[in-house]
Amino acid sequence: MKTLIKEKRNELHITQEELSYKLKVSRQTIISLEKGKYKPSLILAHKLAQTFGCSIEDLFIFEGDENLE
Amino acid sequence: MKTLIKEKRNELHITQEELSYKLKVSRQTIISLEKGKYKPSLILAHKLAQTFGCSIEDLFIFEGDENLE
DNA sequence: TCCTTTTGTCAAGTTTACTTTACGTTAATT
DNA sequence: AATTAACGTAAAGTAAACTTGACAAAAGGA
Repeated sequence: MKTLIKEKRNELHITQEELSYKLKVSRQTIISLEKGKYKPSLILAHKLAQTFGCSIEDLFIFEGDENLE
Repeated sequence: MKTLIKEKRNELHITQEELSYKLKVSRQTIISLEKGKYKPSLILAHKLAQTFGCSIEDLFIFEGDENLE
């Protein structure tokens, strides 16, 4: 799974700290998500998409290994 | 957060067991999700939406308490 | 009524998202 | 060169998603 969090955040010109404050998560969480260290919960994915004004499917690109069959 | 998993599953006329097999999760997971015991991971939400031929946002209804501000 | 399928409960364990703290690195500015 | 803002790493802990297994309650048809 690929994510566009970093790109979208840069488009808004906000820092990791500002984003983490807005979403009420730690800055470490933002760092880890941008680096692909782990995957966000559904709720956090939704908040991120909402912040960036896009859909969850726009923000996260699900690849083959996560598809069915 | 509300979910339409049970309704969508019934539309497809498949059992919890068939769905859990398709998604490679335990039947207990499906039960718990339908009953709202906990929220799915992003990947599982994606697989569910894919199975039902809809978007994540169509399958899960995010309510006020999960919105920003 | 009996049998089977489907749905549900309970509990204990594993994995992973997320937090917190503390410290190191990079890049821009003065 | 020194300071500061932004980004990154590492480690240890907590909370929640998910598993497994065993067993009980509904619901359906024969």
